[in-house]
Amino acid sequence: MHTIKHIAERAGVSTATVSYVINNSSSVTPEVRERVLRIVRELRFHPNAVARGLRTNKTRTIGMVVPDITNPFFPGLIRGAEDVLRATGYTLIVGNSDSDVSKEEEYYRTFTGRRAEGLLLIASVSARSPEYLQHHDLRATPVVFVDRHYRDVRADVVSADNLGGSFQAVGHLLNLGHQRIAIIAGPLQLMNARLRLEGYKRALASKHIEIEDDLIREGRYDAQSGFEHTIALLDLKNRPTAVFVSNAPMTSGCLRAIRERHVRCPEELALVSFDDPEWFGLTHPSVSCVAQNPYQLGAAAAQILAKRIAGQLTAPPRRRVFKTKLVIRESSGCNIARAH
Amino acid sequence: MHTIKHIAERAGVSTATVSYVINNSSSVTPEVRERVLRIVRELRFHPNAVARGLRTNKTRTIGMVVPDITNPFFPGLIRGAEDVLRATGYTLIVGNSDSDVSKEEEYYRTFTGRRAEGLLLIASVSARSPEYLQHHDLRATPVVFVDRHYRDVRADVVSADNLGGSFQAVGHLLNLGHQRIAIIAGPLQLMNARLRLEGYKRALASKHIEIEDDLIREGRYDAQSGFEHTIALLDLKNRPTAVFVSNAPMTSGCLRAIRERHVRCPEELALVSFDDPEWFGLTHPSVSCVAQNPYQLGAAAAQILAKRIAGQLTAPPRRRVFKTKLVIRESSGCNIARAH
DNA sequence: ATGAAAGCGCTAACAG
DNA sequence: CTGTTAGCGCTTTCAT
Repeated sequence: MHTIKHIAERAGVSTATVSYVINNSSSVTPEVRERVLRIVRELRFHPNAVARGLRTNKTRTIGMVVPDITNPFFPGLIRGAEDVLRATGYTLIVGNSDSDVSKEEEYYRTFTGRRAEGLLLIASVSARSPEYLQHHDLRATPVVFVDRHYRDVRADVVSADNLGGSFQAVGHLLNLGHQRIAIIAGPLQLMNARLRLEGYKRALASKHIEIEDDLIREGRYDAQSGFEHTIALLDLKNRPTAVFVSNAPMTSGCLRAIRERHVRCPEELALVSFDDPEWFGLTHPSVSCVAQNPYQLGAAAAQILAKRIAGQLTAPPRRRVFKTKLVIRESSGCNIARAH
Repeated sequence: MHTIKHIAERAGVSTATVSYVINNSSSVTPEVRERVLRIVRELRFHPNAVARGLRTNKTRTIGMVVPDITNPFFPGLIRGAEDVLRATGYTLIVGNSDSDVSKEEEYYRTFTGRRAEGLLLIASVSARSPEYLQHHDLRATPVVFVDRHYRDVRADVVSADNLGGSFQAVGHLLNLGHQRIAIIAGPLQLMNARLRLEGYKRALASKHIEIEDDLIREGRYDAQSGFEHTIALLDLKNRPTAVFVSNAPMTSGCLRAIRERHVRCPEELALVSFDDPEWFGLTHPSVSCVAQNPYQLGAAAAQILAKRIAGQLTAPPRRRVFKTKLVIRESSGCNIARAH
């Protein structure tokens, strides 16, 4: 592997000059410049980013912690962030926390140890930020939370309108005449799960419908818990006529339960989900849902982070909330969808 | 941000001693050791991995280029690789190439510039390796190909049995009595797409069925091309009675076409797919397929790469092929599945 | 057992 | 316009 020194020797100039040329950081005579560049090409020289990072204290690296890349919501987020960061010259490093704070911290250490210039975080727990973050210097290394945040950290937040979205979803079921509507919520220590539950409650309250504890189930945002809670709901003496499921993996479990129990959907149990993976249009019945745009969220978060790092954004951190969209398909039993 | 120097001053020792302590690289008196560690904790010192990387020439970084993290096959691969690499102390950096060689090269440059110690590559084009790889020093920075490889690069390859898998899939359709079986293949410059096509051809040949060019369609591995080619097949005067679709996104497009055209599946058109995303069990009809285990592939590739880097594996590179599994559901129209 | 010092590859004053 | 030089934070010989 060649160094700037080899190039300098072959070109008969100093290492400084080579540096000037490859960085365009100082004017250099055209002839010298050409000579240097020729050698650079001949030797296929590519500057050592590690040395550069040490010297300039700019690693052009962003760290991102997501719960689990295997859940199709997150790749969209990552892609959005990656695409804007790449265009800005940054490299994105991603780690999976499995929503486990200790893994989250582990990746935090890895990223800060590598002197990432900024962090994109999807929080694991909501109650309060973990110890490690309380010692984090937000001005030295800006943080933008995506999708889920810690309320006590004064950092930018980008998310979909979780509360409004679930209000929309449950409102849709209410408009169709349902009175006994259940919710399979996410883990309630997660901010977005709480907000989705709150939207559910407010929608019911808006129609003066009493909240029944039996109809509120706390899942783990995975398929298995979606399956189990659906079974539990179907086993209730006084079954709900509709259910709002808080994310896509739980909906996959819910559909499996509906199949296994031979329950007719939407006739016996109507279903609306949060999130809109591609396959929601292909199931039987196809799944009505409230869609958020993960790519957009990731891109927006990256944009804000890049500006914070560049010092182009010095205003106090704020929350940016993106509208959700109600997508009506078959599972909610809406006439409009049936008409198709 | 503190440095080893700060720690040394406060502890009244030299920077060398601090280094010995945090690396356990030389014996240090217990008292001194404790004093240093106390300061390290008090100041929350975390060594600068960039400086360390420059000095030791070990960055503990692996670069991985995948086509598109948004295709659910790849997150599994990444997760498998990440989990084993993390356990080995490596950090994984991932980039999306969109199967575009120039983006692939861009990430290659980024990763080598950052002095990644090894590379996990999912090749974009098969015919011949791109220019940049031909100048790559495989001994300096080992490469393991996953899923798709370049035939002219002497590196390890980990993949599912693409040929055998599609032979299995098409064989299943043949056993069900189908004679006119179409294939929606992937881009034929990709190694795995070719192998899957080859498996199709051999399966037909094994039953002495003639290959019809009309029934071989080359898609782009995305939903849209799966949709278009299905429509084209349905528009044939002499329709196939079954189709083998080479990956999951194209199958999603295929199902959409089947719905829109109100074709009964499997009665009018039986379907078997390659890959097995979770939602294949939830569609109508549920999708029969040949499953590969992406997590396993990623983990195996990472294992091999780690050994190559550590110098524990010096045997000539070899191909490791993992068995696929036929998963019979409704779309193939098999009696066994119907019986459920 | 510990410290002095060199140096990884690069950038950035500063001088000329 | 170009070269000299210091030094980013760390590891690692080599002394002591």
